Amino acid sequence: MQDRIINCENCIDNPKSVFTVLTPKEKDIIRKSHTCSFYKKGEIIFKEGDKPMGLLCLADGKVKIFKEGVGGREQIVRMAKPVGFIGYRALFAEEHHTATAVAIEDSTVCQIDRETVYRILRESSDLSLSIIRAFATELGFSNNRTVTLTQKHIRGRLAESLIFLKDTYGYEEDAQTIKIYLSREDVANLSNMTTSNAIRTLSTFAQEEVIAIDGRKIKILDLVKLERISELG
Amino acid sequence: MQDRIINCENCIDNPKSVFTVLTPKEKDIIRKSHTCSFYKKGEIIFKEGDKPMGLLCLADGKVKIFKEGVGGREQIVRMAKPVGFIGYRALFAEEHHTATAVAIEDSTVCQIDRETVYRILRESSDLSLSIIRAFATELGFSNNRTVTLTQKHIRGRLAESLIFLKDTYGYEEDAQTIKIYLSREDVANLSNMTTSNAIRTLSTFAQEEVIAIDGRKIKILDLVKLERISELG
DNA sequence: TGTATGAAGTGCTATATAACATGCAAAGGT
DNA sequence: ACCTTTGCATGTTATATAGCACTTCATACA
Repeated sequence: MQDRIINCENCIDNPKSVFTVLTPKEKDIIRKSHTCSFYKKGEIIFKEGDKPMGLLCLADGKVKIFKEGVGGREQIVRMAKPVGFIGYRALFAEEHHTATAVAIEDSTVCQIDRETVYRILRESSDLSLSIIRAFATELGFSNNRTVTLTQKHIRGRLAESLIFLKDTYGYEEDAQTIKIYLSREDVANLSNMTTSNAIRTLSTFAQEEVIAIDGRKIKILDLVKLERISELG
Repeated sequence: MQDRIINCENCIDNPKSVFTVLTPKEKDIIRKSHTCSFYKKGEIIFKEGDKPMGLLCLADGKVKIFKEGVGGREQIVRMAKPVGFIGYRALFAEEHHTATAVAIEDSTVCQIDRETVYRILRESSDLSLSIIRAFATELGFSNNRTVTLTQKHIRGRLAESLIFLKDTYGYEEDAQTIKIYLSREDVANLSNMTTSNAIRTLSTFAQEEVIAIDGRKIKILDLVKLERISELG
């Protein structure tokens, strides 16, 4: 991690950010008390057990958040995109981190210190409500995944993951290629399966012409079919 | 469901309630705009797809919240105890309910209407922060369960569920019997396994003298051993 | 050019667990 | 006291998927 001074207006002024509800005054307070850091692809942003020092906002890049389970097996619980928070769960629960965050691409992360966050939260009920809504949505997602990952069969789980990645990161210019390049291992860790099974099932999907694969590049050829596979379980 | 007029001070004044952070004035507002309902064991409080009409608080009784998965298979995502909220996720996410709530015992539920909830939230940053903290904790729990239910083996999953039930509802006076009486089916739906496997594995635990079973009554004889089974996966 | 390294892909086997069938006991209503 | 229903228990069978061993391929590096 390098502590570059980056002008990270992106987190604060981006219309997608929850900070849009803030007054210019409140935004200024944040602007004064935040630091930015740069992480190269593969670098750890925080680790399970670390104490959260502030609110992290992903200004640019892509980040996976995963938990280590039985025998060190990774389960990806969230994929972050700009502009979005990371590590905020532990901060607000007043716990140490219960998951690890790793940059999948080169990423810029800015941090607003704990005290400033709470100070703004006490002043802005709008921001509080936004965060409550964000948490409620995220919790719904997590509950959904619990059911999906435990009940759907391998094909259903993989199909759902591909749709999830498409929904989260969107398409490249060709309107087919999913705009994220994960290793087969990461795809497996996202879908609760072994790497072998991820490889095998991706190949099957490609044979069935539901998707096309070219290394880490995944094109969705038939979204309707993929959705059907996902729903069937 | 019967619409009795019950004096449901319990939700508001109970020291365990998040409402303790409110001023007497704010508590009065809630007192004036809430209604109480009584549900018999087995009755549905809300269903997947229903629109949340307010904030529900379980004043007395026990409630399971579950999602329907592949082939109508239930997955219990939460067990509520007094005094705690139910159905608040959908309310704050501004979605329809994504899970169903059923009373496991005769239960009293009071409802504070939507507008009042938001009115108080806008005034009380303390309450907002409490709710943010509650959500963050709940999300941590959910993420944890995702990993547990997908990665642990049957014995580990069941052991963890039993410990979870003990932690949530506590013991009877004998300091051994878990203070909730679930059907084998509910135990299975909590632990992501079939009813047969729940029965089988409970019997095995009883043979190993980790627990003792007498119908729906479950005694934890050796908590340390149970925790070890849970950790091993 | 040769070597090393890591990821992608394939086939086989072992196993955990779901699904099914059946029997028994207890609870609850008439 | 009877019948009916519901829950609990157990054994057998079928199947999905994890685990392992191995090959192929691409890229990096000396």
